[in-house]
Amino acid sequence: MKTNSKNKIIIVDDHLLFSQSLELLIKSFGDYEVIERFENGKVFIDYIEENNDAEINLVLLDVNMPVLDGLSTMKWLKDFRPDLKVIALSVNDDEEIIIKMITNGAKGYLLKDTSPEIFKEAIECVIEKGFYFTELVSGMLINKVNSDNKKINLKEKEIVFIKHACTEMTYKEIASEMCLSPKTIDGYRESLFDKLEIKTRIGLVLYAIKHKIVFV
Amino acid sequence: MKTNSKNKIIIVDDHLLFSQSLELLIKSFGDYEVIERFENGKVFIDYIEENNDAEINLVLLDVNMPVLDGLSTMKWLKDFRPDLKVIALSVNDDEEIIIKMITNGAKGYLLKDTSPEIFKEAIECVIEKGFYFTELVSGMLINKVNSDNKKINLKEKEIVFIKHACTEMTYKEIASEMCLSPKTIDGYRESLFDKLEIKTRIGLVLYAIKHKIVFV
DNA sequence: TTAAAAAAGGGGATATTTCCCCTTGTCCTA
DNA sequence: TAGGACAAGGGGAAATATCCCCTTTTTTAA
Repeated sequence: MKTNSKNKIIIVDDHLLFSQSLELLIKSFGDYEVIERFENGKVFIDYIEENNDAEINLVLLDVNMPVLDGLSTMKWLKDFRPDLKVIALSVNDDEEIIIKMITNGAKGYLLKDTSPEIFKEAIECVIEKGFYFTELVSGMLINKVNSDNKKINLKEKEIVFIKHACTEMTYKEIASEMCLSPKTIDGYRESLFDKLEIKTRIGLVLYAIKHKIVFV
Repeated sequence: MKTNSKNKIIIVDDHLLFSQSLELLIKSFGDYEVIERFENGKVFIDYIEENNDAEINLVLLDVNMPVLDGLSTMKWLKDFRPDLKVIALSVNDDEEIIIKMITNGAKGYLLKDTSPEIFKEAIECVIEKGFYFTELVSGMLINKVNSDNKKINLKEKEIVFIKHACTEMTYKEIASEMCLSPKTIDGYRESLFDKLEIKTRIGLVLYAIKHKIVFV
């Protein structure tokens, strides 16, 4: 049953300047009103829990936030409020995170350099049709299903080894640190070189950083 | 000569959603108008060059932009239009970049999670008094002058070598790539190990990534 | 203008990394 | 229940990386 009142939108974003400004932009579209704004996932979830029956037509959810980030928030929504429609907003086009947001139920994923026109279109589309994906995102989804086989999964010990390999320790020192024989460490190394298609420890370090196994 | 017209502001930010929204926020403050918006430093500079006599009271300059970023833009302004008052806007509080923006003439540095109230205050302050620094930034400036001695500056050749060292090439290969003797490369390596207080090539890679000499 | 750095390169030694092929248990499953 | 995958570990060799001490020429600074 469609009432003639405006669509109710919630913004969750820690960039106050952005979130407050965005509210004005959305208002200027006419058919929408921003009923609440929150600065991280935690306070948003607190609100949802206490206002379980509030009418919410759309949630604009930032991905990078302190306290409770967009992905964790999305996972919570998937479990407790899968009915809420969410468009994820982010500055980065990291495939990993985009896929994760969508598999956890986001109905759209927009970069913050999206034009206001596309943004308006996306909002309308999600509220009416239920989803909106840009070419960027569609491409990633296709890319994903086509390469979902050869996925690399590392074991806990390997992760620990990689973290150590990203320091100035020698393998001998790493072995003693991990209470394993240097030869075992050598085995880990060789198997990882093979698995990750790299040839040197430098390659391992670059891989680890790129895949966020270690942070710099 | 102060006219009774509104203060003229330019926004330079690649996040269209943000920049268009911000314009609305600024308008809502009353005393200001956004006369132009640009999505990177390049198009902004093009505009400035062609409108040398335009009245501009304040520039809001994003730091992270494609094509020509905030810092490069700031450096250009320092050389050609040091009269323009600039507030840098950014999501990151990286000390390095903040210091650089300020030493290149930025009159203020605000994070995008600033509240609209502080933002308004900053705008007023910069236009009237000429600068506005938050505690975060002041702290960094103090921190800076207290540790300005032991600064490391790398030469162009060293930078090139470091970039190569962050690949799976051997030093011999790097030497041939750079048209230098392997022994010279060894010299670069040793001098860098000394200068950067590291002991292995792994340490060099970590340094390079942390200091944004290479990207992953 | 003279002394001190710096840039390019070398000799030679030791330590570390990388590679390939092997053994011994254990656990799982077809 | 035999075969296979896998974790831990070993031998041994070649390739790389690291270190220390040296020469020559050019630049820079006092």
